Amino acid sequence: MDLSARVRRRTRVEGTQTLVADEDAISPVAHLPDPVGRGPVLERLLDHLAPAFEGTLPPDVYLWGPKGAGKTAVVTALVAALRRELTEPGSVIHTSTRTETPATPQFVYVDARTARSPASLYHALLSDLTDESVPRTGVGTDELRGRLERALAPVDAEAVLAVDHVSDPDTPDLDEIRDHLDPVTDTIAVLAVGRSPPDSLVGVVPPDTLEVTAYSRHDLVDVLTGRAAEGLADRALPHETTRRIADWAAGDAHDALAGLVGGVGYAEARGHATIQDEDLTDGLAAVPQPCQSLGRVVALSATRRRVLRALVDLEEGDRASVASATDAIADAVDLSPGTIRRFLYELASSGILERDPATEGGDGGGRPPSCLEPRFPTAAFRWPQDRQA
DNA sequence: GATCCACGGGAATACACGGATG
DNA sequence: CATCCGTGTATTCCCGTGGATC
Repeated sequence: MDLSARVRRRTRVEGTQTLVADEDAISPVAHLPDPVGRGPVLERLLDHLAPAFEGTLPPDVYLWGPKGAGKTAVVTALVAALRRELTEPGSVIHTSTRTETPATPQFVYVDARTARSPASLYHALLSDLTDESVPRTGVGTDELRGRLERALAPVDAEAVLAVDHVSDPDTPDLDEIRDHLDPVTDTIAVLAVGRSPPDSLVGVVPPDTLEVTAYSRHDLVDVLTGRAAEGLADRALPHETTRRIADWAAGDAHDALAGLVGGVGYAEARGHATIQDEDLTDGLAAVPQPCQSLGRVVALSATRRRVLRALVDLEEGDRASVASATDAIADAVDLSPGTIRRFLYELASSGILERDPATEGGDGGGRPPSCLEPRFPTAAFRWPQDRQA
């Protein structure tokens, strides 16, 4: 538990029993510095990265497994730890004074969801590799590429780049990433993280692959217990409830936490001091099956999130067609109907929404409309926003 | 002035259906 | 009966424009 979480817990006003101690600690999009139950995966990754500790670049590797198996948790925790341990203070690359070169490669974590274009990938890399501030606009992609080459030009200035969420519906695949990195290909090793099995990857597959399997029921209970210990009031999550979530989630920690957060949201709204059966029932119901990860939604632009929020708040009747949803959302969001409609189709084609052929045929000819259904955890999406307000 | 990116808007295409045509 | 056609919607695709930033 980090210090601020400890402080928050201790400073809770005596007597006013609050259910939630630390919102982030139970969030499906946040990760703990020390992931639970993934020790063997960490060990295998460390084995693979061993050459880096001797100052040489390890081969590329592809870490893959199903959603909610803890891939991101493991990789973010690992990169953070390695940066802490291996990077001596002040050993980041100073592009002005290049005399001191780190003996071991730098470790960088990039989420492909937010680094889709070459420009944003270079931006993410440069921000972590150098101590300079990197402009987002106003300077061309070629210029950024040049800066990256210069940053990795000195002898022994190498980097291990962890790229998360490759080959998602709307993220670049590994080949594209490698293309973007072409100018510095010899000085960067890629640790790619994704869901697709290696044999279904397009293009060149890394020489090594590591598979992560879903959490066992036992480990998932531990994950939930650990999160609840940090994020919720004591005894707010009865053990029975924890087991119920774990059974329901079938090894998917994302869905489990999304369901938990949903349940917490309902419990809070109803003034319950603990999560009751009805709260959890409603919370789990707000996690569609199958479910897109909340991380994808959070990574969307603010305008798209606003459209999604308005959609989630609509009456069911208004979601019966893209046209009616567009009209209703246009009343709530300051965007043109054309843009809202385009967003809705876009979100549907990437799987965040689903378009169901409307139950009733369109009245009077024409192609029948389709009903829009969220495919992401709606309660977990809404809850932090409503809590702010 | 250059750059990246997201919004806006509209053209082009796909689809469903009923009715006409061979 | 199979196919084509016209009409009305739904859906996809594309590109110009402008804001924010350097």
